[in-house]
Amino acid sequence: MENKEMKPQPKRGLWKPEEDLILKNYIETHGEGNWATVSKRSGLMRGGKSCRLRWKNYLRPNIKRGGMSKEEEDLIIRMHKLLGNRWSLIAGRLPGRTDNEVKNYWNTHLNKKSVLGKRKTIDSNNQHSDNELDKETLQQVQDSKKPSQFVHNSQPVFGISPEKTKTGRLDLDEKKEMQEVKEESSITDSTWMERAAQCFNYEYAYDIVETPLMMHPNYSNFVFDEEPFTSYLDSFVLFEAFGTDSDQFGI
DNA sequence: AATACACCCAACCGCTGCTGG
DNA sequence: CCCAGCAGCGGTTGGGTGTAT
Repeated sequence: MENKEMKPQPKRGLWKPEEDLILKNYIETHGEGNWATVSKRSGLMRGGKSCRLRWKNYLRPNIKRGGMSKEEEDLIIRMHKLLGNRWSLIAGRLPGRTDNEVKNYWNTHLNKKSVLGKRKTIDSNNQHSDNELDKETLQQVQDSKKPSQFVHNSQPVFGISPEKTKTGRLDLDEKKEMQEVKEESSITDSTWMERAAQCFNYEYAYDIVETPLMMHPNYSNFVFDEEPFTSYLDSFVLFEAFGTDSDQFGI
């Protein structure tokens, strides 16, 4: 029953404004680092971890608060398709947003949409009253949760809702984004290829790379309906980044 | 107005990886 | 190498708040 060490238990629970002020002042004076020391020297009776979290997620300068914009939401969805639950990585691409915030946002606003109508509605017969959250987003989220094999009636590596599926290749902005994120992550090339295609709603993983793949029999049903072959050149940078190992395409 | 239920999000927990002795 | 201490990460929890009945 009794505590042998009788160590003072660190304070827990919600932070009070005065505690925030103490921590903020301390960090601004002494800088970050060694959070165990911070908690002791600042006089806060909090654990080092708690101090670090409070600073990182709430007090740090340039923290953006308030609802996510449509652009941010889109980016989160795309990045989640690409990276999975790598919240810190995703947050790294959203200036002013923290991993915790992105994770919470995903779990509440985005992930939950895949389970239709959890919250009670005014009219249970009217599915639309739940929320005018766009069905497009819902579809994206649902798609992202499905394993790759959920599309069995066609060849694509990842299934995307047919009406949204694109063929052809990533545009320059898409390629730039993909490259940047790839550099930050340690995802294997093959996984990357598949997710990259899914991320931008391309029907085939190989859409984002080079021409030799098109010769593979598995992909013989591929049709360019949007872009001519000359666009291969646009893909060159991305292709180079991934290397040329055919293994990576699961062939 | 009271109650129950659902939602949101800050904070905590436990694990992993890194670093220095 | 091994170990301890720390930072960082993702998963989970629980209390406050909003909404429906």
